[in-house]
Amino acid sequence: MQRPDEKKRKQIVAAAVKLFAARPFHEVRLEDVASAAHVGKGTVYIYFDSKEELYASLVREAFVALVDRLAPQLATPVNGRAATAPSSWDGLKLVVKELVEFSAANPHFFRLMRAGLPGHNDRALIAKRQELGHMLEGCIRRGVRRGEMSDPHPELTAQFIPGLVRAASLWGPEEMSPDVVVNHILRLLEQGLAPRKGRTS
Amino acid sequence: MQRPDEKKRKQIVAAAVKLFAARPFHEVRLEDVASAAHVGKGTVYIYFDSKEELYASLVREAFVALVDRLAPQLATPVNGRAATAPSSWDGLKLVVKELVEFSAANPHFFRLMRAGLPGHNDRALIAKRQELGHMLEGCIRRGVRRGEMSDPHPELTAQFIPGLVRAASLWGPEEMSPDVVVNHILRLLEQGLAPRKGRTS
Amino acid sequence: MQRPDEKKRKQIVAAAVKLFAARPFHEVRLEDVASAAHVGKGTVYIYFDSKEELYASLVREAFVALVDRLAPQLATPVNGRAATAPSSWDGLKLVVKELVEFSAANPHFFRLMRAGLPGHNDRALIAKRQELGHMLEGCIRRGVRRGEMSDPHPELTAQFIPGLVRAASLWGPEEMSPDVVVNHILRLLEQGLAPRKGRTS
Amino acid sequence: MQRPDEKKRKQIVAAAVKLFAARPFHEVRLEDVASAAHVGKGTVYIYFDSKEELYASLVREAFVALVDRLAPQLATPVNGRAATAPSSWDGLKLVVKELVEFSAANPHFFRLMRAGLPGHNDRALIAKRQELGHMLEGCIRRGVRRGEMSDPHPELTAQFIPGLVRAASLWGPEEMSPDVVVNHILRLLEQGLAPRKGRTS
DNA sequence: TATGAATGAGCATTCATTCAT
DNA sequence: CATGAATGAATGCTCATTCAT
Repeated sequence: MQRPDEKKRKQIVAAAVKLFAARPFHEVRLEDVASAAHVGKGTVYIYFDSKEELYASLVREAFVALVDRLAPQLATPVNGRAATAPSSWDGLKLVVKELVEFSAANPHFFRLMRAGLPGHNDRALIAKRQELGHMLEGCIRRGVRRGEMSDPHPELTAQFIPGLVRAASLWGPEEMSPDVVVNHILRLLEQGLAPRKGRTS
Repeated sequence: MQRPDEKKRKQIVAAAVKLFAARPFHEVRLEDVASAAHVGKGTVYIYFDSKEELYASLVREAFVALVDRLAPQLATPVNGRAATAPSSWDGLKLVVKELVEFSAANPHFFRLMRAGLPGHNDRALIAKRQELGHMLEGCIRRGVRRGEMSDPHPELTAQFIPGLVRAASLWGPEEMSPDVVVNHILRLLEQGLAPRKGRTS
Repeated sequence: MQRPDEKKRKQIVAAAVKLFAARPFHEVRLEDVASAAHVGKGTVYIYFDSKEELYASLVREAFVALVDRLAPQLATPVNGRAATAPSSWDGLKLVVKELVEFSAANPHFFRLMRAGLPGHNDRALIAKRQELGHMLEGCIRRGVRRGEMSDPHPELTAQFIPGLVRAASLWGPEEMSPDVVVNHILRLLEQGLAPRKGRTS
Repeated sequence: MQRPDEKKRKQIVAAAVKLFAARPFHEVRLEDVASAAHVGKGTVYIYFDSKEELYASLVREAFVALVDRLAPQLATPVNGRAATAPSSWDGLKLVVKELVEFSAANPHFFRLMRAGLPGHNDRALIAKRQELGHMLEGCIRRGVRRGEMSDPHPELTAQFIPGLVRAASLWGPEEMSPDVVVNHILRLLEQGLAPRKGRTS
């Protein structure tokens, strides 16, 4: 324990996530984070440049973790076809499932993600958000192209999907299991995006 | 004209909405609000008790305005039947339309509404949020009861509806007209909640 | 007392001079200055940007006051001849007299002037210091040119003069009157710079 | 080799002198010193009790070195006559020469010596400063007594001498050689303190 | 009523010092 | 001895709030 300690960083992150999810940024004192993590105030500054950076790190890391978990599974075949490109419906199911599971495993995720808090101008974060949007949009467009889906505005629908997960996570019934949420979202989407007879899109 | 000078109050509210929507609470100094509203700092304290109260007012007033606009139109016939209770689909259409129009008329609404900021423990606000949820849930349940809709979890779907509007408002394409958004949401819901053959719910 | 108050600024400066002269910069807490000046901590920040700026202001203002007091009296006739250009000896006497009187009237001056403390890279200060040097050097060079003085290195002698005043102020006997100090310095200079027989410089 | 590793101590002192001469005490972090000396922070504490003590050591050691170098050469015959007491002029020349050479060999000396920094209440230092003053004063008084000099205030002149060296070191032309500085100072003193006709002091 | 100078509690941040390795 | 990660006391500075004008 004489090298900067990854374990200690984790402690701090865990404490910070809990506190920042429960209270607005400015109501969380750095000292609260430090003592919740059982470290000294100064120690936090060894691992993070500032309180803002700490918060931004949480958001960035969580979001990156999410997108990087989805990305390989959704792999839109851009340059040539992906070896095992899933059907567009399978892709959508997968994403929704992953999103809901992620939000269940990270129950504070959407509370951390309040737009407009420090770090929301963060390059990496904005890029990742767009990446998620593009992934979803691409998936839907593929479905439309293949005639498996009908959607006049895939770019908007792409934003709906995390929006639904968010709503369920923040405001849905506490006792509802992730599976039920997944099914309920998919139920809406499967019917809502089902191909119309006699229409192309 | 409840307060000394209603015009000045409006100035302050308008300035505050703009600033609080653009930056997190703790980055907006009361002096910023005051000078953006072209009043002295002390003046803000004539109209609002504190910075927190000012922020809470904005959120509460906006939300109350929204719900009070919807309520009479959705009037779930709880104790007896409303004189002109609309069909459940008409009700849902109306709500979505009103929600989208409201968010277009109040472009900062959803940015102000970040969960966990001061005022989110506000009694009135929580009550109003629940009222909105109950209204929507009631509308859907009525549709289900009448066989016009199919939905195993109306309490969750009720949360989805503002979630969709939020997603469109915050992350949807800037240039998309409210009408298109309304139609896109309704398209999803109409199909998604359409009655299943051979099922009751 | 609703406009930024010049009187209050003076209070702060006076308190700060006293404290910064008595203790090194880092041992003087801003709060000490504030309470010695009978104002709140925040008030200091209305008049000065930071503790460093406060200190730098003291040094700068004192030095500027000194130089601006000397300058008009020493006025080296650069572009044309000054109406009443004093003889070079009279000029030197005047400067020494003013310097000593200034340091008597500002007993903390040389303690504030410790080289290397904040503000010593200050543009205005460096310029003023050079201005003083040039004034003195010019005065001596004039004396040499007129044959009234003998000095092979006026640029060095110019630095000696404030150095002598400084030594007297910081380390000289407490009870010695300014007049005695002036005379003692002039005694040294008059003889030390007296023209040599048979030499030009 | 009083301490564990005299070489390491030298490294630290050298690094500290350079840094403390360049920046005010409070702007030099102990870590800066440690890393400039290529040692760990903890190591500095093996050789010095604290940052203040480190600084005080530098000043004290430099000053003691200076005075102890001068003392044997100036040896005022107080209790009996020193075997080789030099003439008072020779003594003065010697001191000035040593002072200038010392400041040339220790270019940071006068920057370290800023009055009012930590360690300036140091017993040993104050004693040494007085010792220097007394040495110089004694030398001049001897000259006066012998009729070789004229000086109504030797105690003040004694302070002038290091003051002149200081002024030359800090503010004099960079390229000026020590010899020239010595001569220039002596020129001033020899004439300035030359005996007056018809006066004793 | 309206103002903004004044205030000081509150907090982020620094950095001398310690001590486990 | 040597180290640098850890610590928390100390302090600069901010900004919500007050109140004399």
